Amino acid sequence: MAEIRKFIHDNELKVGDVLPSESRFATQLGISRTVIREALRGLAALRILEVGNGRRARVAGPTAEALAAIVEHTVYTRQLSVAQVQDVRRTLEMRTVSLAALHRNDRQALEMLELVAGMEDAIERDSHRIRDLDIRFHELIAQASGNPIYSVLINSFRIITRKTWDIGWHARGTPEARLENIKCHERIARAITARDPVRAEAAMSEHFDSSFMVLLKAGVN
Amino acid sequence: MAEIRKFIHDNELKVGDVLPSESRFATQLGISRTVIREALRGLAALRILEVGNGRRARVAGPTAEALAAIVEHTVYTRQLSVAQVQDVRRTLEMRTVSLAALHRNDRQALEMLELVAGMEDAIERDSHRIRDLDIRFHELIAQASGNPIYSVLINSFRIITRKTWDIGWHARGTPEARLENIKCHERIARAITARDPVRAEAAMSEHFDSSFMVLLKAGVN
DNA sequence: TGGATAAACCTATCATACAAAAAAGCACAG
DNA sequence: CTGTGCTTTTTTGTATGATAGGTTTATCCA
Repeated sequence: MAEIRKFIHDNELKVGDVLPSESRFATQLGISRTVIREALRGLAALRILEVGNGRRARVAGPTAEALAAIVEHTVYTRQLSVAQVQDVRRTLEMRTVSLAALHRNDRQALEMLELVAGMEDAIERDSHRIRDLDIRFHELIAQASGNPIYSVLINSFRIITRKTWDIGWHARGTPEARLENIKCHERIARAITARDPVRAEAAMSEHFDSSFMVLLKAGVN
Repeated sequence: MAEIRKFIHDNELKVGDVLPSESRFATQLGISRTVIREALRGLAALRILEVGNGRRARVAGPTAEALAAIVEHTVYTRQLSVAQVQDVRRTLEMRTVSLAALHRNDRQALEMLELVAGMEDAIERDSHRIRDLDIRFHELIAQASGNPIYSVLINSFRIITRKTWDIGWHARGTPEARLENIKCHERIARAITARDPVRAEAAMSEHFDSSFMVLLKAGVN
């Protein structure tokens, strides 16, 4: 694995660039195809490479899935609580919302407001659609921060906490509670649009506090 | 890989527990040993499993190395700056130092103060020793936070920024600048010992500001 | 020139074999 | 009964060869 990573760096391969075939690599390094394959598999598990039947291995762009697997395993082995996972998410998103307010472009601000409008539109009708819009909303904030590391980290945590989203939504039993949740998203979007990091952080803080209280009442540990 | 992870969860395996042998897994799932091996390799790359010649695969505890590889690849492919990596580190450590001030136990507080004393002792003599103590210092803060996710995240970032540590240290040319850096650590340690999260955050903020300025002057992009 | 077809290439999986390391079993002395 | 050292067994690591199935490239013809 180290040899392959060295090869990528030495040849300055970019995302999408192809690597030599397994056979060529094997003969070049003087080892069997078996060993190369397992190394490629390892790098593919880390999403550093992308492999597929018939096609040569390619350099992959960063994705959240590998990270999610690691964090999920950490949560599993250490028996961590939802609150501990949410704490990390909160820490990361409090920063990204602030950065987003400073670095957002007009297209991103527009999409945030559209997403909120879409959520209001789908209220009491399609919880799955709201969930997708919610996920996209937070992902967009991370993107707007301008630091891709946050995107990867936050998306990985979102994969883990996906299960608790439904609990949170259904625990907000009344239409008023659900609308209030969406209004909270709107405040975040407006603060980012207004390039006001302080207000954005305050709204995001409120959002996480609310979610935490809801999950607590729902008995999620 | 999904099947193996399912096996771990279904049988509630803990860290250190052994999995069935490759052959048994293969016959049980009706596939060849090759496929099982590559799946095990993938999970080993994520540090979810630990494999070794002659010994059966074991469930591994969370380590930072796999995460570091992912983040390093993200930095490489997106050509991110040191400032962007430091921003994430700062975000995480500002939270852990606050949590550490609230959750630390006496042994941890004592070790922090001892580490600072050790750094003062080694000043102008052994930069490698100071680096090790520095790394241990930040690791200890993450541990004292009580949330293992922070430990894993922060350690992985430390692996990546290890190269810039030496630059930062040597850029602090005068003994005064170096002592001031150590004194900053001392302020952090004392604030944590005093269970004062606000002061701890302030000291940590100062620490990161100082490091950022030093790296900036040293021309690190 | 464009598109269909064939060839070459490559990965996915399987089976088998053997080396190397670890684990388990076992005999034996104390 | 216990611990120690040796032997056997188990298990993983690596290599090789083969086949199926997918992708890319080359070729040919209208």
